[in-house]
Amino acid sequence: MENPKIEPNTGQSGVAQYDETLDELFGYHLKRAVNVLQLDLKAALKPFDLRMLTYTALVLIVDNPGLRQSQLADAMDVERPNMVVIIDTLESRELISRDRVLTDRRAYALHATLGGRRLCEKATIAVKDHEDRLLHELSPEMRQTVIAALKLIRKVGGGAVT
Amino acid sequence: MENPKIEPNTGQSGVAQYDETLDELFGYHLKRAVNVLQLDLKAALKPFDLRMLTYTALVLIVDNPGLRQSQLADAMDVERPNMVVIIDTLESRELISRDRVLTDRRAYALHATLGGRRLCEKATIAVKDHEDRLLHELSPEMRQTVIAALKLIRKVGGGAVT
DNA sequence: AGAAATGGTTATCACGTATAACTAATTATC
DNA sequence: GATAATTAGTTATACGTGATAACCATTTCT
Repeated sequence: MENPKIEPNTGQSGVAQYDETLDELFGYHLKRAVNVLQLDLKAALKPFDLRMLTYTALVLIVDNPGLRQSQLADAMDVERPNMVVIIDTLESRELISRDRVLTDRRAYALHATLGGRRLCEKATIAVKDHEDRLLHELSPEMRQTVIAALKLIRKVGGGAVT
Repeated sequence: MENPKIEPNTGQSGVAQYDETLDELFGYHLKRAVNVLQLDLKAALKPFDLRMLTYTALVLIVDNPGLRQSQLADAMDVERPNMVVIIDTLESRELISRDRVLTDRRAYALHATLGGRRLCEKATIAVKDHEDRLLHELSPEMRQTVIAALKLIRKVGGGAVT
C-alpha cells in the first residue's frame, strides 16, 4: 500500500482525488461544499464591503426593526461579546442605528438606516445571483430535498427549525 | 413593521424563528447545518484529543502512506505553512512519522505509526456513530441526493470532484 | 555553473468563536 | 423600600482556522 492514492498535484484545485474513509463521511462533503459556497458568497459581498456576519446581521435588522443586540446574537448563534463588534462596524458605517429603548434603558433597539436598507437590498440581489450561478445545475426538486435534509439535521442536532 | 418577527428568546436554541430573506438563501441553510454537524464532530473527536484538521490529516496519512506534506496540504485545501503545525502535533503525539525521502532530501514522506492507525480507526468509528445519530432521520435516498448535490456544487465552484 | 522552482519552515496577521469579568439598569425577594 | 439576583451591553483575552511574505535547503532547468 505504498504510493499515495492522492495524485501529485493537478494544479487544478487542492481537492483530494479520492479517499475512501473521508468519502463515506457526510460531514466531509458538507464541509467542502460549504467552503465553495462561502468563497462565492465572500466574493459576492466584497463590492459592498460586507462579510458574512455583517451581511447576516444587516439582513436581520432590516427585516426585524427594533431588534435588540442580544436577540440578534441569539438569532445568529453568535456570542453577545462578538455581536458588539459586528454592530459597531455596521453602526460606524451608518447602516444601522442603536436607539435607546425607553422602557429598558440597558437595551438598544436596532434599526437600519435608509442607506442600510438600500445596501442590504443590493447585496441580497448580488448574493442571490451568485447562488443561482453556483446552483444552476441543481434541479428545483434537488434543492428542495437538500434544504429539507439540512433542516432535519438542524432539528436532530438540537436547533429549532422554524 | 415594528415589532421584530424574531421571538424574544425561547431559551431553546438561538436559531432565528423565521427570516424571509435568509430563508431563501441556500447557503444560509447549508451553513447552519454545517455548524450543527461540526459541533457534533467536535464532540465525537474530543475523547481522542483530535480536532477536525488533525483528524482529517491523520485519516489521509493512514490511507495514503508516504504522502508528502505539500500533497496533504493540497488535498486538504490548507496552506502549507498551516500544514506544518498540524503535522507537528500529530508527530509529537507519535501518531505519524516524518521520514526523509531518499530521492528528494527536501521532502518528508508521512507515515502513520501503529498507534496512529489504531487511533484513527477508533476515531472513525466514533465519528460515524455520531453521524448516524445525527442523520438517522434522513432516508438513504435523501442522503444520496444531498451528497450528489454537494458534489455538483463543488464542481461548479471550481473544485475537482473525484 | 547559475537561475529558477520546489518542499518545508518561521513569523505574522485577519477573522470567527468562546469565556470571564465588569457597568449600568432592571426585576425579585424579603 | 432596601438588598440580592438577573439582564443588556461592553471590555479584554485566548484559541482555532486561514492567508501571506520571507527564508533555507535542495532539486531542476538552461
